[in-house]
Amino acid sequence: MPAPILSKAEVLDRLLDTFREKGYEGASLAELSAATGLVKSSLYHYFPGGKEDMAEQVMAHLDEQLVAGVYEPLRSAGTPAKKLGAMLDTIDAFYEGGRKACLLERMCASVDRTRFRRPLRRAFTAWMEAVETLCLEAGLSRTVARARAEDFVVRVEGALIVAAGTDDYGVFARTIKDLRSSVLTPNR
Amino acid sequence: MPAPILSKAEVLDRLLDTFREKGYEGASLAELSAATGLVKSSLYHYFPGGKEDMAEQVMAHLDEQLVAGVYEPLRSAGTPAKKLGAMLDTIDAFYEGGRKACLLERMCASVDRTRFRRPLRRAFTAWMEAVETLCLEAGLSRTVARARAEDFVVRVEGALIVAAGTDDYGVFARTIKDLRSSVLTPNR
DNA sequence: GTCTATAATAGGATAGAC
DNA sequence: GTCTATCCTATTATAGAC
Repeated sequence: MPAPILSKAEVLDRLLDTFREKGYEGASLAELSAATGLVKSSLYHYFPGGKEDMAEQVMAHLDEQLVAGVYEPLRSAGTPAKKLGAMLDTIDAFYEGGRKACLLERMCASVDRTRFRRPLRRAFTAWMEAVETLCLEAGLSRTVARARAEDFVVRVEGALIVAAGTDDYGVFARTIKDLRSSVLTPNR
Repeated sequence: MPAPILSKAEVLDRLLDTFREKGYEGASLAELSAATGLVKSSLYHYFPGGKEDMAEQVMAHLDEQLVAGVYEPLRSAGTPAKKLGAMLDTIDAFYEGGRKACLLERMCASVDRTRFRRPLRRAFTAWMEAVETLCLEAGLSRTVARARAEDFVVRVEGALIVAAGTDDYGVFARTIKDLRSSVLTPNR
């Protein structure tokens, strides 16, 4: 039997990129096939459940990456300010300064969003909880920390939309910059 | 020749609703047909350019509604605070407290977004300009007014995404409430 | 202006060879 | 694990009657 062309993780990376660029409905099997270099039936070997299966596994894959690359680092040593800065750098890089869309947003916008409800909810709440924990660590009250975390995710997501809609990626940069200085501030 | 079943405006209203619920690729002609009560070929009578034509006309239709229902009222008499309140009420109603998506966001997420680039950019900037004008009227500096307007749209769009993703429409309510009190504040 | 009927294509999915 | 070949259905779109 032929050797694998790409590792499963690499396949998931490429699918992730295609889904967040084209959206769930917009990404056809032909495009997903082209993105991975695997023909359709090879994709069905990795993903017996078809496109839906791909989307679910891609979301789980993203979740793993976020845990390792974002949430875990936030729990490590370091001042809250430093960790916030690092997180924003990671976010900025992941979205390429606002040029790349958010997979979660694209999945929310899917016709089958009810099918992805659980992983979506999980991903958003995990993100907000991570920011909330950071705010608590910085000495903010639970109420304020929760509000800041929610606003944090709201603004990142909103900035991605407005940046894409206006073709002005400065919106994203300005939002990140503002978050950098405002999220942990005792009173704003 | 048979009388029209629906006026063009009513047809556009129904298409708008379908597009913002299902997204551009997610809305099939069959669904658009069901939503309007017109069979496919009747839709082609109104929209010779097919689905793409529908999307373009729907965006223009929304633009007209926004001008008449949102931007014009902002130019009328009344204190900036009152007009901001009225605008937020309109927004809250239009999005049904965060339960309905934004057409612009759905179009940004479309594969053919480059094709809708111009109307999208126009819609977002018109919205931001309206808020900016209101901020100026309230005595804010041009720089601050611009930043507030941008942040306003960013947060509304972001709140819609997070609300849909977490199935928690409180996010939208909280965002609107916060905007109500913060947008025109001299310093925050 | 609305309809029925149909064409043409693209989409998702499967069977089975190697 | 990857491929070629194929199937079926949904989708967009058109022709032409009334």
